[in-house]
Amino acid sequence: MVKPRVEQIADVAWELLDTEGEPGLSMRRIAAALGVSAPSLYKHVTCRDDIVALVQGRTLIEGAAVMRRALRRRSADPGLAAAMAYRRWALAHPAQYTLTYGQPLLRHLLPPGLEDQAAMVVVEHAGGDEITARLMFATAHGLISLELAGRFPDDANLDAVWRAAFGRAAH
Amino acid sequence: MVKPRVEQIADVAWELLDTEGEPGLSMRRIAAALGVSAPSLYKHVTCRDDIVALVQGRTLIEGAAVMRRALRRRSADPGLAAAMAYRRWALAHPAQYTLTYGQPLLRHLLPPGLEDQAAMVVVEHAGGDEITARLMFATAHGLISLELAGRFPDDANLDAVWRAAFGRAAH
DNA sequence: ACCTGAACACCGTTCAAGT
DNA sequence: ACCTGAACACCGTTCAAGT
Repeated sequence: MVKPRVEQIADVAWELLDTEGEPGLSMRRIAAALGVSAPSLYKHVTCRDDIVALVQGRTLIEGAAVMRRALRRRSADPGLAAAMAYRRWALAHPAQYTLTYGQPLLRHLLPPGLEDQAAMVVVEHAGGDEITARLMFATAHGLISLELAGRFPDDANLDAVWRAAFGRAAH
Repeated sequence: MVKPRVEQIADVAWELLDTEGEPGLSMRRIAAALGVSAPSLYKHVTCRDDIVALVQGRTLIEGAAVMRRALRRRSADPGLAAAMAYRRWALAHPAQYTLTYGQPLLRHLLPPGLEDQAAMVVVEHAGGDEITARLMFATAHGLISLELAGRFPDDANLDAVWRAAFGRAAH
């Protein structure tokens, strides 16, 4: 009833990103956290990118789930609520977010269909309009990545920016 | 009449990013391109971050200049023209763009006022409305970084998305 | 003032060898 | 089937030594 090693590796990788940030995702550190030597990881994973892809997959799935849950809560302004929930979740996992959106997706290492499935939430909420969906996705991503990079002044009213972008009144 | 070494370093760094991408920005490669050993760079620069900051500074200034030039051309839709010119320029220098916007700005190593001066173009074009300026900036950044990361399907009509975001009709 | 080679602590990855 | 230590080619950076 023990988890397969690949899943243990993914778990440890996710935790190391939470605690140590991006440098935590090294073969040697993951191995050390598992009480094993670095080369032995290669029995369960063909290279470091496999591990990056595992993290990217989890990030895509969790992010979509966060939005879906927020939409289901049916608040006064569900779109804004979903955007805000997604923002809060991304800020809580900066290293994972950056690893997933700040560099190319390792598509060939991802379970097929996973990317489309994660994108579905946004497209559905945009009523099937792909242009609107892509614009909403890009706007949220831009705001999050700039906030993560500390790119806005400390006194910037980012809530107001998010409301302007995603609030009911914005359309 | 030779350039100071720091400027030579910045020039070489910029070129290496154009030709080799992000891995090109290594102390050893910059040194080799200058025909010198890596340790000797430390006579002109205190650490690698100094070089990153030099590139970030150039990126901020050039990006702002690109927008300003496009706005001055006074086309039918100057806002859209400026956004498109900025997009085209960013896609032509992906490594520099990522180095400047994909990670924290090294503010303490940047000439004071440079960041604000570069941001001014957008704020001016937004008529001084900071919320709108930040939203436009984030939207453009989000679209560019997702496009650079190959995140949109090949058949995505990105021009239409940019028009929806920045076209005259969008307001 | 400017440069050098050797060295240190890190990477990802390979490989022969052990159980 | 799974793990090991040693090694290789890379990093950024330090330092004693040379001109």
